[in-house]
Formats: sequence, structure tokens, C-alpha cells
Amino acid sequence: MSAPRQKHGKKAPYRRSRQRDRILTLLRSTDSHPTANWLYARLRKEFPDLSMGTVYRNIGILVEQGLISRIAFGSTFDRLDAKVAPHYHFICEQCGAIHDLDVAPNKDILGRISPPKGFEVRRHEIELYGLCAKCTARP
Amino acid sequence: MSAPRQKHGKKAPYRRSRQRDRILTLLRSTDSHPTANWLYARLRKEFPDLSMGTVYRNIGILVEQGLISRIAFGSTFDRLDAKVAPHYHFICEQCGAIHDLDVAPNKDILGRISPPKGFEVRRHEIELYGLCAKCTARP
DNA sequence: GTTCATGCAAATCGTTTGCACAATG
DNA sequence: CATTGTGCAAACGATTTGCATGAAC
Repeated sequence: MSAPRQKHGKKAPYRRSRQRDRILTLLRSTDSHPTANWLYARLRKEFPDLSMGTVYRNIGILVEQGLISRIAFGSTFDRLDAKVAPHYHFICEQCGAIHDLDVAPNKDILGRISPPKGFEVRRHEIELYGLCAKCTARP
Repeated sequence: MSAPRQKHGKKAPYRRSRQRDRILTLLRSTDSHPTANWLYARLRKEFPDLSMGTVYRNIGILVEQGLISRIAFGSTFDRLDAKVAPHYHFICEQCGAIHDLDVAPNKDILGRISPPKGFEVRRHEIELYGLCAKCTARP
């Protein structure tokens, strides 16, 4: 959700920065899915007065450029559900509406999806993202 | 993540409260997956000086009682990923580690999982939750 | 030299918590 | 009456933003 920083919706002509370069390099060097804070701690050794603002701004730019992705799910706030039985969700990317799906979760549904050996799967979630009927009609 | 409020890990002997009753009723009356804030706005008409603290505390209790569930995904902070190609994740419920899964996302994997008609699916996510190898070994 | 990126600090947002008082069992 | 639940306000943690200065192009 980082705002474009230019007038007419044109593509932003980003300049290079040592900080952003390092952030990308660091992220590419690990598969541990770091947090912003991890990056901050790591980079503070190279840039003693690095600020969190810079880290977050650069993450936003890198995401916008498609060079990295955020593992975030929908909104930042919790949605509640009185339907306790496990079920899957459809999330509308336009209006944010969440709809329950009919299929009952079942291990068989996962088919050949399995974790590395030694891992124990207790539950799973599936989310479909796209446009709900309302938003498909009125784009 | 609401803390039990009693000594020896015994089950908490919750008392009843008008506010909590209404929260549950309201949640059961809709399938729109409300937010805490929606509940607050709604209930303020009945309880003019309801507080957010009360809403959140009761949500916590209801979740603990298994009467409702939170549609929240893993941690509250974003995890980053330089692997841009879509892929599924395994999340360890004990240590929070996130691991990439091997299978390449593919519509076929969804099998008979489909949204209501009129909906357009653009992408999907699958997350497995459980214990990673490390945590399985050392519980 | 114009514009973007940075550091700093303050602000924002959803959520949590400490406290004194009211309500429950 | 022993505790839990409430309202209030302050605290919290992750993230965002306004502003003056420094770096890219």
C-alpha cells in the first residue's frame, strides 16, 4: 500500500540507493522470510543511523517493482467469524469482502501438496483472491 | 492471544455479561466477517459508553471458548520474500518459521474448490500450519 | 540543479493493559 | 463477598508520514 510518488500516475523514476540495494541483496540471500525489523537490525551495522522509515519505504518500492513480495494476508485487522467449523475463504481484492466457501476442508484436497519431511501438518488454509460478484458487475 | 486469567491453568469460570452475549448474537446474525470496530460501532447504540477494550476482551474470551474464530493469518507483522514466483507456505505454529513449499501453484490443485458463481478468481494461497522439523524434534 | 532518498521524530492504526468501580454468581 | 467484567485512558508494536538535509542523475 505504498503510494506512488508522482503526478500523473506515471511510473516513478526511482533512483538508486545503497540502502535499497542492500535490502534487496539481503532478502535474496536468505529464505527465512525476514521481517522489516530483522532487516533494520542487520543493516544498522552498515548504516549506523539507518531509520525504520527508510526500511519501510524501500520495502514498499521493491514490492511495487515486483522484486520482492510481502507475505501478508488481506488486511491488518482481524475479521471475525461465528462459523467455527473450518472452511475456506474467498477474499475480494476490490471491496475486501470475505466469503465462505462451501467445500469442507479435507486433507485429500491438498493432493500432492506436502511439507518437507519431519514436518507435522495440523491444519491448512486456502484462500481464493479475486473479484466478488458485485465487483465483477461494477468494475 | 488472550491470557487465561486464573491461577493453575484451570478453566476460567467466566461470568455472563450483556455485552458479550450481544457480541456473540451479532456475530451469529451475519456472515460478513465483521471487524472489532464494526462490532463496536454497532453496539455503541445499545451501550453508549462501550469501550474498545471490552470488545476486544470479549472477542478473546469467545475465541478461547471456541464460539467464534478469528480470521487472522500468522503473525501481525509482514514477512518478506525475494522469491517472487507464487508458491505456498508452511508456517510453524511453535517457532513462527515460514517455509516455502515445493509444489508450483496451479489451478488444477484447487480441484473442486470454487467460488460462488459470478466470482472471478485471480489467484489463490495455501498455507499449511503445524510443527517444523526442529520443533517436532524438540517439543 | 531538480527531484528522490534519507534520518529523525511525531503520528497513525489496530490492539492490549492497568486501574478503580460496577456487576455477576 | 470474592471475582469477573466494565469503562477509561494510557501503553503498545508495527507501520506511515512530514519535514529539512543529503545524494542521484
